[in-house]
Amino acid sequence: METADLSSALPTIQDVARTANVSTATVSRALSFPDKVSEGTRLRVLRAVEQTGYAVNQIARNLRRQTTGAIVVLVPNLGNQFFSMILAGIESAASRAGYTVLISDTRPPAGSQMLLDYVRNNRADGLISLDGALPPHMLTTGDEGRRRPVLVFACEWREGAGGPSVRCDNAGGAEMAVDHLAGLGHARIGHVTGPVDNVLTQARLHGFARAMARHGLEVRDDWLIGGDFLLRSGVSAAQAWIRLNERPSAMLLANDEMAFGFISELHRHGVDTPRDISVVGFDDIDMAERYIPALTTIRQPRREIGEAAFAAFLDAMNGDTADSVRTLPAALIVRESTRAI
Amino acid sequence: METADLSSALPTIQDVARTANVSTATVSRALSFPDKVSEGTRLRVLRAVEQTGYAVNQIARNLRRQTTGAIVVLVPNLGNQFFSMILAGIESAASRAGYTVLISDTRPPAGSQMLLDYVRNNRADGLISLDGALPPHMLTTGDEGRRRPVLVFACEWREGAGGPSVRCDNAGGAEMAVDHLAGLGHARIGHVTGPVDNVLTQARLHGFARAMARHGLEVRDDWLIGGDFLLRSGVSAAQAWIRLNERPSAMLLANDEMAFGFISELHRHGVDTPRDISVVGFDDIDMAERYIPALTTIRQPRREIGEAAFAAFLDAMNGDTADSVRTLPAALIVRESTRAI
DNA sequence: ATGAAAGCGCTAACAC
DNA sequence: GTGTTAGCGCTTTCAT
Repeated sequence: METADLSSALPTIQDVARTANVSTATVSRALSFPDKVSEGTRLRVLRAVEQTGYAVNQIARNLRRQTTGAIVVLVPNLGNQFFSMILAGIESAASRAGYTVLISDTRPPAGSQMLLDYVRNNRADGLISLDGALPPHMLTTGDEGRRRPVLVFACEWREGAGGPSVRCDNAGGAEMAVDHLAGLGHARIGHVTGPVDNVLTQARLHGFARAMARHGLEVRDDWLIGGDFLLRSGVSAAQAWIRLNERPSAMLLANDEMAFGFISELHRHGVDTPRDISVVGFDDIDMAERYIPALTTIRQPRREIGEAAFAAFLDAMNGDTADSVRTLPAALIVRESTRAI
Repeated sequence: METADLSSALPTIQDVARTANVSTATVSRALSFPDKVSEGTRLRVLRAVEQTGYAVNQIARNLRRQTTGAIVVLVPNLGNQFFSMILAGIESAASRAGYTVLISDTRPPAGSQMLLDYVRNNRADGLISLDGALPPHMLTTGDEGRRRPVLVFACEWREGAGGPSVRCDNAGGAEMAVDHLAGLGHARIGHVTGPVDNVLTQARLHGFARAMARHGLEVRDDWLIGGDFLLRSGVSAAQAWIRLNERPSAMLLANDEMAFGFISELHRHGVDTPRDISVVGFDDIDMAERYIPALTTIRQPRREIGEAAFAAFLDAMNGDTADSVRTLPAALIVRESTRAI
């Protein structure tokens, strides 16, 4: 009964082997491939594992197997609730497949660098990026024959980067928003965009412009206000809106967070939504339903995007080289922040 | 120039050694302890590293060093923006110290299990839990002589668990809220709590009761409404409030999210905040300033909590066994959701 | 200042 | 079905 293990060292496979009176190889097999070992041996090993309190040292296993069972997810902004829902989807699919999900915020100071090293060092098998603006060196073919890690883009992507990618129909979503507004009788419609270099900005702007054209409405430059997806840029956009000589009667904001900042700042200046202006957001984060007024918005199938992203990751791991782009449908959710003119 | 590496294998320290015409030991030293190696050798090694595109294989290094430079953070709910700010604090302190931060949501389905295994398997040096309700087996002295991993609690904690811990003054914060409300002339004050088994619930309730007593006000059982920190439980609380025969004129909600749900649902029933009721939240997440009405709340020093938590982790790693409890001050932020009766 | 060599804990051929 | 053995890539004595 005395295992003479009074040290603080963890038990190793050796300890188990000794206790069970078998070789380390057998212990390894008993744990990884139970059927490749006789009933009796298996039981003896399992008991020895109990006794010693053994747990596989994954580091050693990974060093040997050259695989990790871990996946890194790069998130542009953990503070945005939208992303946490995507994560939930990824995590549920990943845990079903026995994968561990490592999450990292790509904003400074940590930036993505350390987690990228994780992948480079084989501490993770690949990554899913929710950030389309990855440092370019991640996307090179790999210096000098190095294997390129599995990289899946979700939500955002990188133009021309190839590889698997999952997203919602951003242009289509923006079109729905405009259709809704136009249907309500709005003819003067503006748009607060995301950062200029963001792919979502371009996709949503494109859908916006296309729908406007379809309705014979003019896209005015001064009604296109630059934002950055953060609350405070919605505030700035409201200030810009107020300074306008001719004002749009309806605005599409490129995400919900900005919409909240926008509505809030207008409110402080006595401009009421939806009485004085109709506002549409994008994402449908939880708060959208509970803002005052409740926000009309474009819903992204967040959970599905997450799950599809992980599925794409698995495919890629299994050598499916296909540069598959999955586009999931967006949906218009009508609430109180929009009304007929 | 031709390194004959057309395979997909990553360059190893061997490749660098060969290229630089030194031993692997020297490469290792040149990289880890530059001054233990001659100028010329160092340069040669560095050049070889460039040429080969070598990066240390952390797995192998960890196996050898028996340490990882990674830390796991357990988050009860990534969807709550409050936690992402704590994370920002942890990450900035951690990256300064060369640590990688691994984040995991403790909610099902992934649960905390897989990441806990991370620690058990020496894939991470320890963990910071923002969740006080950890599975008990994490807190045992460790089966059979196994070393107990470093565990720091931040925000939440576990009663009687010992170990380092960082939090804000929850009771004091709740007291401030009551003082504010009482100062505004409110005598009928209710409280929407967190989950019954949560330590924050108890701490804040305690502060609430203490301040009420100080002001000679009655804590009525039917004015204590149970919540769970989620938006929708604020909605339920509002419905409960509406059903009350005698209603409080002011409510303290145990966090901001619930406050939003509460105000929103009251609004739908024609009850205006702050005209008909004053509401105070807790946390001061970004949205608090931009809700309509802007939310009076108790601010937690989120970034400091995160940074202090990592500092406590480092201390513990260095053997400072002290069961230190750091309590950071909370602050009342007065906005529009409260007003004199 | 540098090299040789012994592992860290595990797994996968390959024998038997 | 089980054991032997040779590493995975790195660091670190111990020599020189």
